[in-house]
Amino acid sequence: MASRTRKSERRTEALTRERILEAAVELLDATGEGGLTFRALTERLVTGPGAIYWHVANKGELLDAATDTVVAAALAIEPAESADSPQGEIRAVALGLFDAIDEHPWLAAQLATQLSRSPWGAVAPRILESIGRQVRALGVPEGSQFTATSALMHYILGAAGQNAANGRVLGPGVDRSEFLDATSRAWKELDPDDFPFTRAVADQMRAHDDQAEFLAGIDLILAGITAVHPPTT
Amino acid sequence: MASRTRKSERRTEALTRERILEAAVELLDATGEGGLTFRALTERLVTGPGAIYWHVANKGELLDAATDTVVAAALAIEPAESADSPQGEIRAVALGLFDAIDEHPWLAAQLATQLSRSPWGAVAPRILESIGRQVRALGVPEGSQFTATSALMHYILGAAGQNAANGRVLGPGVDRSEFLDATSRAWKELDPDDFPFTRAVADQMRAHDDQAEFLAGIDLILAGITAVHPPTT
DNA sequence: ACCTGAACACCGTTCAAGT
DNA sequence: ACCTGAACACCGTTCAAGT
Repeated sequence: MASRTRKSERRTEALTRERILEAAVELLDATGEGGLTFRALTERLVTGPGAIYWHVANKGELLDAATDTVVAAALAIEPAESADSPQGEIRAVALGLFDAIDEHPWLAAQLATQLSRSPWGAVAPRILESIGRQVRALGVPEGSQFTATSALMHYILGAAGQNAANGRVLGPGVDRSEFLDATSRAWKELDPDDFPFTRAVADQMRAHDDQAEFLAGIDLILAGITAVHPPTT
Repeated sequence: MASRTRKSERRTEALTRERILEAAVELLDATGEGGLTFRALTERLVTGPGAIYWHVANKGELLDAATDTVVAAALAIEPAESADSPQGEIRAVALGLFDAIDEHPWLAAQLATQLSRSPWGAVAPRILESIGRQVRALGVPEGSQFTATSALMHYILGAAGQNAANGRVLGPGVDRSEFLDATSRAWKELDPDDFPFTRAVADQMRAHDDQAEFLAGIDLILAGITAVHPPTT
């Protein structure tokens, strides 16, 4: 009982909103959407639920804040390969979000929920801003900048959301090509009358590379923007 | 007690998976995501939870099936203005999904959740098929059909998801222009250094029309497809 | 001002028992 | 084969009480 002076490591270094958010993100990353509970959170933070409610209004706010934090971090990353063209910058922003959703798969569903709850809340302006600056640099006339930027943002959110799953479906046992194979086979067994197209592209889907496909979509939209708003060289 | 022959209207007409799905969709439409509980469902169907579990594996399957039903119905609608061009058909398909999400706002988040759980489950092939046929008709070379179709699908899911909120945020008291006004004002008060673009487009966002904006995005992607894969006239 | 922790209402799911 | 309904484990949230 003499060596009690040290106590057992650090315990409380005061509970802050930041520490709570940090723990929430860790919990979400480790255990998925269902893993974030107030019980798990109190255990990890060594407190009671009341303490958390002192810093955070409710679970919804907690999720929103966690989402915002992660998105902000993803957009803050300066692309290593400093793309010099606006197109390159847009690709970099898109890939940043793509990777963030890949690292934090819960982001996909959470972004959708949040955007559909408060469409222009905190997250949307962040993404809009990152892309919009480049759209402007592309020479898109002022009156069309919002439309072009929104289109890119919506594509990114839709595509990244679905692609996030690829990293998640593949549990410990399943590997990627095995999964794609199975899906491809399933598509080929669809009703020929109802699903001729899907059957026909089953092989393309099997061979596809998530990130390359994602960027090809970005490039398609960029090509559309350039076609509709040709740069006044 | 003599007039008991009639009984009190219909009571049980046997519980089927279809009746359960129907009730689930009604409940979701009426009370939102949080409103679908097994208690509410048993009350509406006048049974116990066990009866529902006999027809449905669990709540997740119930939600997936409800989503699939609604999406299938939305895609089955033949556009009244029978668009003759592939572009017109694609716009019609897109608008069908847009409207479905508008009518069933819970669809947005549910689609995202479902797609991020099983990316190529039941819903994705349906959408892929509807759009893909038209992409093919557009003359896109075979090797690029999957990419072009996916891009359209992802944009639609992303955009419709966010736009769904507009119909939902507006409760009884709030009207649309009031809401856009408030958002627009909020954007103009963002930090000028961090959000120059968002501040600049605040007025465009305020004046924008959801459906027109949505279709403008579709057209942008269609323009991109045409630019990258010019029709071999 | 910040934290504790028992208590409450509610949820998804199970399962022995009925028909 | 299909349904009943009590029971279980778990969840978000509250709040009187402490410091």
